[in-house]
Amino acid sequence: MGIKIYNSFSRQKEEFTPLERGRVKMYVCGITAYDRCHIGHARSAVVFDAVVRHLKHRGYHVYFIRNFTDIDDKIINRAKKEGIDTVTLATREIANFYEDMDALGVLRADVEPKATEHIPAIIALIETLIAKGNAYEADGDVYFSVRSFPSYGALSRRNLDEMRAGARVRPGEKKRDPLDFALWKASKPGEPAWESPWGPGRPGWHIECSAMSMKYLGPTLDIHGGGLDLIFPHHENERAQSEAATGKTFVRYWMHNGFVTIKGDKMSKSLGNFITIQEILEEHPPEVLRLFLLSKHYRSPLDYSPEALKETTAALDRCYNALNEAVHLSARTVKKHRPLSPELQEAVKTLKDLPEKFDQAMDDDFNTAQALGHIFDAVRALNRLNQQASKRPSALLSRPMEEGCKALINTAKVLGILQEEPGEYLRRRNLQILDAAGLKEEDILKEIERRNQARMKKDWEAADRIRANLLEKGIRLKDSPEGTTWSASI
RNA sequence: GGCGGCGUAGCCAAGUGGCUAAGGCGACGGUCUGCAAAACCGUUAUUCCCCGGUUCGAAUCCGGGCGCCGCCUCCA
Repeated sequence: MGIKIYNSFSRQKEEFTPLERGRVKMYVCGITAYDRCHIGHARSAVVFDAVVRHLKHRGYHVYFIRNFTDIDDKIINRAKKEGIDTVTLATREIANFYEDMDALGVLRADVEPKATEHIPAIIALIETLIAKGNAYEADGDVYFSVRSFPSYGALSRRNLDEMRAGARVRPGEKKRDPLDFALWKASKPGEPAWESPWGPGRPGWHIECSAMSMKYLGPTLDIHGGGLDLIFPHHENERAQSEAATGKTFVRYWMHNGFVTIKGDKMSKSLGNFITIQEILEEHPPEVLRLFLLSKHYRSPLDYSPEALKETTAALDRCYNALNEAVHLSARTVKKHRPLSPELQEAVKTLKDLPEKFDQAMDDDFNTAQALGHIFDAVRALNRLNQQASKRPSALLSRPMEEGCKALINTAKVLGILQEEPGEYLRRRNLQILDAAGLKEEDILKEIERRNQARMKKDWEAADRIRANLLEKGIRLKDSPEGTTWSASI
């Protein structure tokens, strides 16, 4: 069985077959560079990153484009407010975007085009649309004529007549039909402008994506992705422009990710209820955010709360603890060759079966939630081996443990988690929490030393008091034959 | 008003006609431990918002309610 993708256009899961065998042409709408990215942007980026990773893992050569909108009204307004020019603003926010995305481990796209660097291609596309009678010029603006494209509304399931009933031409607009949208906007004095056959102006929002995607991928893309809120008007308009210009199918599989909500409401700039990626990463390892974003199916809404992130942290810690234990235990030299019990053989099998089960889940419309279920099953299996290795060591355990770790890490790579060295991850995470709580490691180590001296004297009361005091600060102690270790929890 | 989505355990969340309704967090009991922690084992939904219907069989399909959310203006 191959990969199935839910196509927003048909509203069905479809068998995925790219236009060219083994090659996937993919385009995802990137950000408008005017402000820091919030978790909603992170979701879109991480979800499609997982899609790209899985397609590659399944052997496809993926040619992936993700654009930057670096000129539009929001950028102009924000730049004006800050007293800087639009180029400075967009450049700064693109740098911020990379800072966030690199931290999250989101792979770079093959091409990351900017609208302002593709003005000639945009102008050429608009000229084609005018020549074909799908667009018209009015006083330096150019509009796309919605009624010239019969299947307008097909993607977002909108009825033109019903929409027309509520629509109005706003003062200052020179549209023939209220639903027509701008391909080119004449610039007002002082605004950034490019020369065009219709006078100085700038591209409309939607046309850039059509021009850039077709420039790099040709008239027909396999996959076009973006947030659910882009279906209308952005993707509807992209589709109309592109297909009107080429007469060919623009996109074969439309994919849209659901929103991040907060207390049930959509997280958005306009509502002001957003949390930036930067804010999250100050307090959490990047993989925690990734795991959180992939813990629910990509098309469903995902509700953010600090508690939810805390749960995710606990879950990821569990994985890293298992790996860390396994790494240490499997490195020990053991002479005894105890045979593995049926239960342990079952655990070995669970680890062995992980890659296949994981891939099956991912093949089914990138069901990351189900795929994670298999990861956690494998983690439990690994812990079983760990437990045996620590209590009743056997030389026969080392290999299954090493291979189990490898399977787990390789499999999780598609989701971009479990990619850090386990010991390092745990140590860094603990120190991050410690730092946030204003504590110092050396103080904790001193307390541990003091407690161990009490323990040597079997003064359990004193020892337990020290441990309880630390626990109040979120520091948990763990005694083992190798000594006492600490971990911090939020 | 038009279009669309969702409602599964204390919380989060897979599953969309037929094996024991995945998994995570939490809680409780057990093993281990000086006691803990971590880990493992077990318990935590005889039932999937409610009411009808189709079917040999429904959480899953259909009809009707109730509740929540989104898009229809910029938004990932």
